[in-house]
Amino acid sequence: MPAKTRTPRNTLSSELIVRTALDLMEGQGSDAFSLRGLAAELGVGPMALYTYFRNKDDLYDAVRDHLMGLIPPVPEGVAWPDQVRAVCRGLRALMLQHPCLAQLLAGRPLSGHETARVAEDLLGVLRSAGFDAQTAARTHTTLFTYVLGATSWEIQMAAERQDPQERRRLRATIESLSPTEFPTVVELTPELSRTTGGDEQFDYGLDLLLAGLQAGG
Amino acid sequence: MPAKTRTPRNTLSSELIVRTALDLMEGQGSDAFSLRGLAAELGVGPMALYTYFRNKDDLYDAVRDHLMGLIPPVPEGVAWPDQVRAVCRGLRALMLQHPCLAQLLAGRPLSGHETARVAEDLLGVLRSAGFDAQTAARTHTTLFTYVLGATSWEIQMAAERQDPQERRRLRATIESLSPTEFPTVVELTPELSRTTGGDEQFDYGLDLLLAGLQAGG
DNA sequence: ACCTGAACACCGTTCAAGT
DNA sequence: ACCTGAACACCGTTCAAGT
Repeated sequence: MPAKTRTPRNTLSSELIVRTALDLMEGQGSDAFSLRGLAAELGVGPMALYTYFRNKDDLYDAVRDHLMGLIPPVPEGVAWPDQVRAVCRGLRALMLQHPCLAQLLAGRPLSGHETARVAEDLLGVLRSAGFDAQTAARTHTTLFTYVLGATSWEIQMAAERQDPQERRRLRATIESLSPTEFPTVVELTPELSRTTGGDEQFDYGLDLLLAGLQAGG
Repeated sequence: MPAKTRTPRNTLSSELIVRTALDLMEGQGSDAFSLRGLAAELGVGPMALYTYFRNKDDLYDAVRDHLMGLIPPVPEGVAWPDQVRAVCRGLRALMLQHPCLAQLLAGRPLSGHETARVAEDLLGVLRSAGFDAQTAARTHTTLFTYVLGATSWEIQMAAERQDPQERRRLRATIESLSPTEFPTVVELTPELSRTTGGDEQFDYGLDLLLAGLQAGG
């Protein structure tokens, strides 16, 4: 209806496409994202995008790599556990700010240099702290997958809370839980609802991992 | 081409639909799954499914709840850390056996009684071990999201390894990493590749969490 | 190289209709 | 209740063509 004006030639670029794609994914959810919608937003035909990206997955990779480039640097001059905390919190903050990143990371892993940034940061800190190669690698993967899982879940629950219909459905499910079959869940419902997000819950798990790391040996 | 024979009336059921859907998701990947493909496999028109499920998401929920019902019971007569390990390993094993479960859990959370099973098991064990309500709730969510993140990542990496084209792409990316920009990643490449899956890597993170839990107080 | 337009082989879902 | 068939409003992508 708004009759978008056609974009003149040679005004398109990979960067513009990635930025616009990111805007659309954040605006209306990354499930609703489509190449045709993106092309319409840019004022070009769907096929114009194929000059810059081989296919949809290729564009997804570019968006993900763009986002991973925004990871903040490791803080200097603090103890290594605080450096680990900073890297993990930085990744989580980025995922919360750009919820589509969770799906982009879960969907197409590790290819692309930008994903290596987090690995380098974590591994560097752990090696400097004196951990051997195998322990550093193991710990890195553990931390990374914890951040991924915890934050993805947090984003999912937040989305559920936004939709009033889903809110009712969740509430109905909880209330229908049999107290004999699920006694502890029913008893701990208020405590559980407080664990579905927030810095405290995230830091609790992170500190558990760090405590385990410092205790073990 | 195979000219599937039409299924006679009243032979359809929710259970049959769910089982067939699960077979298709495991056989050819849950991304390629479609209602139309499922209907064809069942020998009915696409709309026949709408008698049993309101829409595609509703079917996804049914498949997820079906799978979560297969969670093994908590073992009796062992120390609580081993009970926690058994629940977490049970969920992981189920996810590995049915890779689509990872996406089903990430996509539509907590609604449905079956998902409460894991929560009840973990919370029950933790409460019996003497942890207060808040610690039990926090620890449960930490453990659950760790299992989710670690296993989802593991599944993703395994899928990547299967596809020879993706294998080459990953190898090329790793080899192109600058040793000055990513010194630790380059140095620890062999150790890192050994952390992308397997029981040892999973148990390493799980034990880190348990050690942290027993150390803290 | 950069982009268009038509076409292909798909989707999920609505609607009216049949048994 | 159970299922069909046509139709709608979408997809990603190929192909041939234009500048």
